[in-house]
Order: sequence, then structure tokens, then C-alpha cells
Amino acid sequence: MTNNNNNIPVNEMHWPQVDKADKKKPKIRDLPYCQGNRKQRLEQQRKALPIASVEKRLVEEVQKNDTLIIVGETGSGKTTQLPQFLLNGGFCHDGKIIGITQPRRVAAVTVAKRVAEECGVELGQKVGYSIRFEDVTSSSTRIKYMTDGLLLREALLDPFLSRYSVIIVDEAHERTIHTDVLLGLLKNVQNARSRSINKCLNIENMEANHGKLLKRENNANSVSILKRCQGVKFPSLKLIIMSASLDARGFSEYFGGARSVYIQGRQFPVDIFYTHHAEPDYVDAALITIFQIHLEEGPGDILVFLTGQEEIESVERLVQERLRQLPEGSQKLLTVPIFSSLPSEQQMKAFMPAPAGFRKVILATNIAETSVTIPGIKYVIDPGVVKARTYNAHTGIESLDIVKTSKSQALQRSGRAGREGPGKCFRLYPESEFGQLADSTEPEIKRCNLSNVILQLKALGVDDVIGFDFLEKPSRMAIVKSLEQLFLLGAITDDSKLSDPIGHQMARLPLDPVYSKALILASQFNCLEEMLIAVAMLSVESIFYTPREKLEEARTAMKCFSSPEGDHITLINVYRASDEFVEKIKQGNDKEKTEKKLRKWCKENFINSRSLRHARDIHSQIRRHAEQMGLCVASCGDDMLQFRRCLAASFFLNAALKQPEGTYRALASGQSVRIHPSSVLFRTKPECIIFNELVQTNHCYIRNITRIDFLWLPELAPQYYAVQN
DNA sequence: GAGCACTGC
Repeated sequence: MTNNNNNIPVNEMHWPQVDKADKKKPKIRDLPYCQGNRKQRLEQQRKALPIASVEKRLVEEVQKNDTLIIVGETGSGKTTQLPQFLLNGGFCHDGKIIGITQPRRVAAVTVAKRVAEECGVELGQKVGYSIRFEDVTSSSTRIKYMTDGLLLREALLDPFLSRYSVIIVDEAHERTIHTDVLLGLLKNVQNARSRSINKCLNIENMEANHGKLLKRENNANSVSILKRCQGVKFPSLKLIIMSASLDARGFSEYFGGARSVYIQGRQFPVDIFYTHHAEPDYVDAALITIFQIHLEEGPGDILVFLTGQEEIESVERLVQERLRQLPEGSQKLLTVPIFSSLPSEQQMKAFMPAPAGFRKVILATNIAETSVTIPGIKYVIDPGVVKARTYNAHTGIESLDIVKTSKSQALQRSGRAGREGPGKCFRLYPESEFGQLADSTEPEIKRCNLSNVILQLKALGVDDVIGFDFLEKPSRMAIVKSLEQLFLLGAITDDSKLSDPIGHQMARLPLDPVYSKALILASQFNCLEEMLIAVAMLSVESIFYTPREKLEEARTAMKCFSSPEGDHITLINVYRASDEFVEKIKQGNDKEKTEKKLRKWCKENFINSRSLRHARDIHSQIRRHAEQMGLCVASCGDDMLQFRRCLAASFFLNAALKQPEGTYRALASGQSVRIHPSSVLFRTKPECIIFNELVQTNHCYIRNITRIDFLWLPELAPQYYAVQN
């Protein structure tokens, strides 16, 4: 839910480029006038929010209850207002902080900006935010917005979250894996802090356990925390869980029957329409509906939810085909695709108003459900399906399947039509089918690999992961499988404790455990420089962008980087080429210009610049970590054999052998797999390979592949392969 | 011969 985005002009919040363009306008005359006006307008908007009338009551509720569940509908203003109420209500005495977690970075940033403006303070002072790669806080920060994953990381260093007097977990209904783990952790912290008021000694012991990692990494810091604990009582931690789903019972029960309150929202009415019968082909039904709206309904843009890039591109073509058959006066319909891997400049088109007289039809994946808010939408077409990732703990295979949406998802989608005025939503299925949908989407923690979560919990001192008090427990099988994997990677000992030093080092790195292990091994293989790049590139969404209409051009561009050994070295080549380019242009250009030129370079080489920038950020972060841990950052130079041997040693669980018919057999699972067409080895098909990703779509595909020698496996991973051979 | 969406001191 994005009530937090409310009232913030979209082109200002998601597309800073638009902002920059604005700044170029002469500002001498209009800026002071706008400022004064804006401040008044902000104050008026604040007062008009539904939550404004219950400020006093909310503060009292928080004073009376250690845990409070707040159900707030879209547009209630809970995300921006509650922290301000609590600050004014005296919850930040003796320098304590109010922390508010969000599942998404963009939300943390935009809400913090908004609240700083409402408070009339500079961002990063009293009001700030902290997300990965960006910490805009200071010692005077009292209201801190952050991502939930970041707070989890913070808990590794400060197990009692001692800087916080209040933690607000926002958008809890989304049930991301981070939110779920955080809730469990917060429950523990809250109990421990309450107990600490009487039993400080006990906490010292716990702190000693939790602080193992701390001591190793930062001796001085750890000692000071232990000292501080002596005789000091932790004040109780106020916990507020905010959810937009109407059923707060689950949260309330989990927190021992915690009190829940409800705040009304502010949305325009949306009329819901259903089909009479089930539609056999939702794409066709969507097409018909698009034209029905276009020809029969009043002005306003249309948002269509589709399942993926391919479907979006095909609907786009079909709309244009049918449009040509209409009389000229009815052809003023503009199609705009939006999905996450689309380059930002093209995503921006969805936010620009259609030319005069034109109607815009936005063809979107569920990126438009929560992540971005597109203005001007009056009509929503919802086929009721979504592409979802599921994980099978038995086979370890992830798959992307098209499944039915949940009721809450359908509600969220229709809500997109009522943000600026009354709207209409066309659900492409009968009303009876709506009743049969699941109430909400299955929480992420029940459908993904848990290795990372378990490693984090162990590092936080939770040794009995199976007994951990989860809001909803993942299956025992999923936990056991992940424990097994962590054991095989050497992260935990055979009595299921975090190993020393490998397990602790792995927990410290913000990476998938198997990548963390690869870094540790690479320092022994003298190729950590190469592995840091490979791991950074593997950690982001696909680096190459190949638009259908320029397929051949894109392929030629990719050839410049491709290595016959496989995708890992190809990715390193891309990274190094980009690095060389940046080094070359850095002289004589400021940071902004360099970025701009790099984006141009990316475009010319069919590389997704957003992904590359992300990889470069990750690279510098993990390189810093590696250096701090004392790993040896060396390069193997041209000796890529050494690097490939290290890949084999790191990813031995993902080795595959060619079968006579050209498919592969994954050695660990016996699963038959194929090389994904995006791999540079798609045509070569070497005898023995290692891979990083196994996803089932139309076939079981493996991605990010490198050629290895079969004999390396028993040599480099005898613990796994010696017996079998 | 193909890529839902998020996220990490």
C-alpha cells in the first residue's frame, strides 16, 4: 500500500531527472512565493488528513500500550503523521529515536523528505532516512525512516536496538521476508528490554553471546556496550505495527493480544465491474475492455495489469494493430509499457501526461501495484493473475508461475483508479470467482530459500531456529534444507552453531550465503578482486538489456564482452570495461557528467545502466567489508583458470554434466536442466559446468554458467564429491 | 530461444 506516497507529486518523487529539469528554469522571482504558498498548503493538507483529529488519542494509546496495532486505510496519513505526533508527545527524551521501517527504499526516502518538509527542517537533521548505500541521518535525527532489511542489519551490531524508544513497522500486511523476521526479532528485543529493567546482569550474559561477532569486528565498541549495560536499565521498547489490511487479528494474537486501533482512509469511490462468465483468454478480454473504455467512457487513463514483459509487448502490438482499424477520430490512444527491467528513461513515459486529446493506456506488471504510483489513472483493468516466484524446498528449484491474485491484491489494484477522483475497475472474471480467491498473498517467508534468514538469526544469537517464534512458521523441511546448505558451505558446525570464523564472516556480508562463501574462498585462491566483481554483478537484475526490435544489434554489442569460458568472466569483462570508461572520462568531468556519460555508454552497449550502477555500489560496499575482515584482495591477473577453479570450489553444489541429447543433469539433485538462452554458453554447451541460478519457467533453466573441469569437483569439494566418485 | 515485484551496517 502506498498511502505514504499520498500528496507527493509522482514526477518529483520517482524521477529526480524531472526535478533537475525544473531547476533549470529561472527561479529568482517564483521561488520565495512558491515556498510560502507551499508551507501553507502543507499545513492545510496535514490538518485535513483523517488521522489529524485523533492525534491526542493515538499518543495516549501508545503511552498506555507497549505494543499497538494500527490498521490504517490508504490515505489516512499514518506513515507521515504518527512519528510527528509521537515526537511532540515526548517519546524522544534523552536522545532516543523513533524508527519507522518500510519494505521499499523509495518509500523510505520520499516519506522522509515529505516529513522533513512538513516539520520545516533540513532532511538529515531532525528527520532523516537510512537505506543501503545512503545514510541521511545525523546525531540530531529523531525520526528515522529506513528499510526493514536495514534495521535487521543494525540489530547485528546493536542487539537491543538501544537507540530506539519506538519502532514502527509500516506496511506489515505486505509480509515481506524482512518484515516477518523483524517482527520476531522485535518481539524478543521488547521482552528482553522489559526484563532488563529488573535484571541487568542477565542481559549482560545475553549481550556477551550476541556480541561475539561484535567483539571480533570491533573490540572497543563491544566493550563499551558491555560496560554501558552494567547498572543501566534499557527503557521499554514501544512497538507499533501498521497494516493496511483490515484483519489485524494475526498481528494482535502474535503480540499477546495487543490492542489494535483503526484509522479511516481517504480514497475516492471505485466502481467494480465483473464479467458474466469466466474468460478463457484474459489477454483477449483485456484488449476488448481497453477498446470498450476508449470508445465508450469519458476521459481518463487506463492501467492494465499484465504478468510480464513478453505479454506486455504482445498486447502493445495488438492494441496498435486494432487501433489502425478504427476511424481516424478514434485513434487517439497511446500505449505505454512499464516493467522493472525497462530502462528508467522509458519508464518515465508512463508518468508523462498524454498529448492533448489522447488517452494513455499503461500496460504494467505488478510494479504499478505498490512500487510506483502513476497519476491520472481513472480506469483499471485487472485480469486477476500475477507471475509469482515460488520455491520448492524439496527440489531447491525456484519457479515463476502465473497464479491468481489474492483478494487484497485485487483490492490494491482497483484502488489505483481512485487516487485523484472516482474511478472504475474492470475485473476480467466473474464475481463468484472473487469470493474464492485467497484473502491475502502467501507471506514470502513461506515461499523462498531461508539460508540467508537462518544465517542472520544465528548471528543474532538465535541458535534454535526451528523453535524461533515466527509470525508464521516456514515448513520444517525448508528450515532443514537451508541448515543443510549452510552446513555444506561451512557456515555452521555439526551441532548447528555458527562456525568461527567462516560463519561469522558470512553473516556479516550483505550477500547470499553462497556468494559470501565465494569471497572467502577467493581470498585463498588469490582471485578476490575478480570474485568481488563477479559476485556484485551476480547480485543484481540482468545486466544486459535486449529490446526485441534491436535484437541483432544487442547481440553484436554483447559479443565484445563475451568470454568463451562463460558468463562469470563475461560479467567481469563488462564491469572492467565500464570501469575503464569511467576512469577515462573522470578527469575534466564532475560526478553528474560522468554518470550521464556512463549512462550513454550503457545504452550504446545494450547494458541496463540501473543494474550496472547497482552492481558498482554493491562492489564498493563488499570490497570495504572484505578489507575490514582482513581478506586478501588480490587479482589472479590473466590466470582465469585459477578463477574458474575458485568458482568450482564455491558453487560445487551447482555443477551440471552434459547429457547425450544436449541437455544437462544437475549433479546434486539429478534434475534435468537446460542452459538459458541468455547465457554466452547457450550454443557451445561444454561438458561440465557450474551455474548460479536454477529457475523453472517454460523449461528448467540454469543461468550464469561457467565451464569447468569435471575432475576439479572431487579435488576442490571432496566433502561432497569424494564419496560419490 | 527468454527475463513478476521488492530488499541488505
